[in-house]
Amino acid sequence: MFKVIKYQGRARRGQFSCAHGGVVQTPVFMNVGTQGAIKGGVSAHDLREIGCQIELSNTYHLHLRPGDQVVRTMGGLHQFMNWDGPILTDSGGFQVFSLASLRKIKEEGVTFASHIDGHRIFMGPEESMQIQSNLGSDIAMAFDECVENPATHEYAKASCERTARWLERCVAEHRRLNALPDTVNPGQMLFGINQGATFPDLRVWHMDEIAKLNCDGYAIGGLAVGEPAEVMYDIIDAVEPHMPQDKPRYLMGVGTPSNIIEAVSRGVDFFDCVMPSRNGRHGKLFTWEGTVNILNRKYETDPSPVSESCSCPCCRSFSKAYLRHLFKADEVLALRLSVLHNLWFYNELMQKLRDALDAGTFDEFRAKYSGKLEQRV
RNA sequence: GGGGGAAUUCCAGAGCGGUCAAAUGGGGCAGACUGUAAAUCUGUUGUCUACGACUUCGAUGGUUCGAAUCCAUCUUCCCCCA
Repeated sequence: MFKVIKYQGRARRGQFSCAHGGVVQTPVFMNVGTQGAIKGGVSAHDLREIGCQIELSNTYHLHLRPGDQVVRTMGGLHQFMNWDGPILTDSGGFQVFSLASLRKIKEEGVTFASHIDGHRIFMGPEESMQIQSNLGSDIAMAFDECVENPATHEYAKASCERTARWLERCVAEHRRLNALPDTVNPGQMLFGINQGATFPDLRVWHMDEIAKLNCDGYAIGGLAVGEPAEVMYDIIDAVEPHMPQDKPRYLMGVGTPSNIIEAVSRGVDFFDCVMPSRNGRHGKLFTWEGTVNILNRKYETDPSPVSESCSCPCCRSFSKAYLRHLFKADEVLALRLSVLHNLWFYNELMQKLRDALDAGTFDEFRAKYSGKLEQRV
């Protein structure tokens, strides 16, 4: 269930709820735990503390390890990782892109050589739906092909036409699985994914096609794969008018704080990105004052927290000098604290966006922060 | 006391007459990261008035057109025998 509470321009303040329980306030950032854990030593317990509303995991990775049947046996992903909030599972479509050298695409689906041991695995729309059903996530993503950038119009057209056909198969299989008496999460929703590379005509055609299938939500995929941010914004501008108003919109894999602010201004409700966790592990920390590279020598004896204006578990207790030392000394605590900090920041960013939308001050918020949060302190 | 070995750029450690400002690690410094094959990857790391020049390979003195590389002496460390 999704409803828009308020519009400011095209920006939307909404509420989303799923059968499993829990209301998600949008715009929202989904914290990425690909393998059922946030990389860097962050557990579901920590997610609650840092204000995460919804978690994202991955079909391909959990299918390989520990295996979706194992997760099903353990009661589904919620119980397995002890997270009772909403979970969205990505379909494996991104791995068609990221593991390009290890896969082969056909009409039926994609054959991967496992990145772990090389064994062949086949994943098509039906398999992806089955795996996500076993995982018992609240939102399943359609199996798509995330096309690399740059792509030719010819390839992008053939690919998004196939992705459209795949969606029909996803919808049918998803409906069948949800109706089974022993299905893990009978209320599981399905989001369709728009593709079409950087070609507005393909994007619009594809969006119109998949909108007919009446999915529970729609995502824009295949962006932030190397194209300039302006191109990404142009694509959102082109596609957004063709997305159902009463369904959540999810911009997959995006992005920087400014990307998110800009996408919210264009009517996007859901986001996810590896950036806060990955950059955190690499010592790059987001703050309201700009980004901090904690590895820099200038912080060697800096007694202040990463950000004076942050109340995260790291900033509450530790100095920049200490965090830098932990990194230099290869202590895992460095990763954990940094990831907690960055995720805290992202969740707080979304909270402030929602507050601004509630207060009708989104434009001011955007003017104040867009394009500025990535600058170095 | 006798015999043997070694000293290389921040560290470890290659090099054994020219193609050596000197491999490779590590450390240092900086950068990248957008539905996670990422606790990863990339650049850089003698000095300068910098597409060239200058000073380096324990010290000093030699041999040679040319030495981190060969010789002599010295210094320091390590090993073995007494």
